[in-house]
Amino acid sequence: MKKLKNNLLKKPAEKPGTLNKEYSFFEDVYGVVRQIPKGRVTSYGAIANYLGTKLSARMVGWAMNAAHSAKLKVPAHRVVNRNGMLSGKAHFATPTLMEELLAKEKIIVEEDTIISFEKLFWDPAKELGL
DNA sequence: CGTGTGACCGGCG
DNA sequence: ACGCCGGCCACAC
Repeated sequence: MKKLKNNLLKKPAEKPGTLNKEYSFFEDVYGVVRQIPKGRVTSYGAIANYLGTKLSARMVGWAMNAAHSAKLKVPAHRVVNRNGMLSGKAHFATPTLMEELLAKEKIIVEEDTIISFEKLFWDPAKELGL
């Protein structure tokens, strides 16, 4: 249980009203997603929950939508919905890319759904500590 | 500054 | 079991 969490979680909060373009809610999401261990997966809701906005898992999805714009690569393929379905695969370069990336990590996908999703599930709030 | 929308989630008919 | 609807937050127009 490493306590390397807070390195990426500091809130922008520099100045109220001064929005930092370099930093945003997206960066928070990316920070968490990048910490997902290889071969593990998590859900939008789990990330949202970890960031404190659990009722707004949609925002996480929105962030992933812009993940391709992130400077650093974001392993968006490790993020699925709570059913373990590859809901975002359509947003990858190719329809099969997400599944292939997961396959490289020994994650088996069938019918757009991750097998043994519950076992592979990685909860940031639990693993990183809340 | 108002409105729409989204790779979600959970509840209710 | 299945489908619809509302909510929540940030961002683009």
